[in-house]
Amino acid sequence: MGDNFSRDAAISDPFETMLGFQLRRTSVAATAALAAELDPIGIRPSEASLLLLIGANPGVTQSEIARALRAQPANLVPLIERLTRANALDRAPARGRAVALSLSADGQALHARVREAFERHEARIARSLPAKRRAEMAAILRQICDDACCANRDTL
Amino acid sequence: MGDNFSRDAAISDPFETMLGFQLRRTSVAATAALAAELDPIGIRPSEASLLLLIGANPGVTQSEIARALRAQPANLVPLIERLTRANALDRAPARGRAVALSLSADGQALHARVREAFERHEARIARSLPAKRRAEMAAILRQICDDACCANRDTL
DNA sequence: TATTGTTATACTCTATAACTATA
DNA sequence: TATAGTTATAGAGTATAACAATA
Repeated sequence: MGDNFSRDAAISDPFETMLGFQLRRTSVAATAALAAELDPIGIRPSEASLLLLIGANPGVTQSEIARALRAQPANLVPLIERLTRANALDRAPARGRAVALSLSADGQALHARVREAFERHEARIARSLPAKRRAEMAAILRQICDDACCANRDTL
Repeated sequence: MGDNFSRDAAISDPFETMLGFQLRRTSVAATAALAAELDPIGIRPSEASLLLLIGANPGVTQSEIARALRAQPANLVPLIERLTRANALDRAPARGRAVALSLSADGQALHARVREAFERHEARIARSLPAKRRAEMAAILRQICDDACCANRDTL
């Protein structure tokens, strides 16, 4: 550092104004930060999201979760298995083959810790954003997501 | 559809205002849409980004690329190998072990098609965003990314 | 027969450690 | 010895097809 030649800061960045690229890069960095925040709790981002969703919707079933998270049902299986093995979930029979999921006592304790981790994480993400802008930003992201999802549906 | 009961739209969404979650979900959807856009060209998003960067910076080296894209140098190897196998790249010796990469004639043709695909993709992403807001949005995302990256560095 | 859950599998992207090659 | 590149490998997340179980 300190010399004024042979820096590669001179590289031109074709992605500077590309929303798609910035979106992906930012999402990767944010997910890594969340994973680091959750690491001491022994839970991964995908499992933590599942836990938050079940905590907010006691009695929810796997197919409802899949629709809410826009995840493939098949991919929920190992996540639920891990949470079950941590004694975080209660299962109750529901209609058909469905199982109503809710948090056990252990699960609620875990849920509280996960919520705190998410709050710290959100605070760090949002710190460069005026408080008034945050809801607006989230709404824009949802809109972009829906647009992109429609595009993906057209592909099928 | 059409009945007014037993919908699961009643599920409460704890992620509605969480920027981190919306960021990730949107990024996943956008990346899938980009992949679909690039599919007819026979190139994947990561390879396409590499191609755009080399096109914008003829003579760039792998380590410069890695810093610019915030990628691990090791992960560039298979991408460059695929582009090389498609005759898209010219290699010229540079200082030390470094190799200066630039686009071959085939690479420039591919580059043109990839740019068009990215433009269509960006247009779709940005269509729900007033034109004036786009640069601002990209800047906010870069800022959030830098904040999150700092957090990740603290972890090490 | 439609819905729910599950198994198996593959693909993309990212991360790390350990190695080689070059100045 | 520092920098550039490479190999091998592991992990997280996502996607699909095919299957079993239940009403």
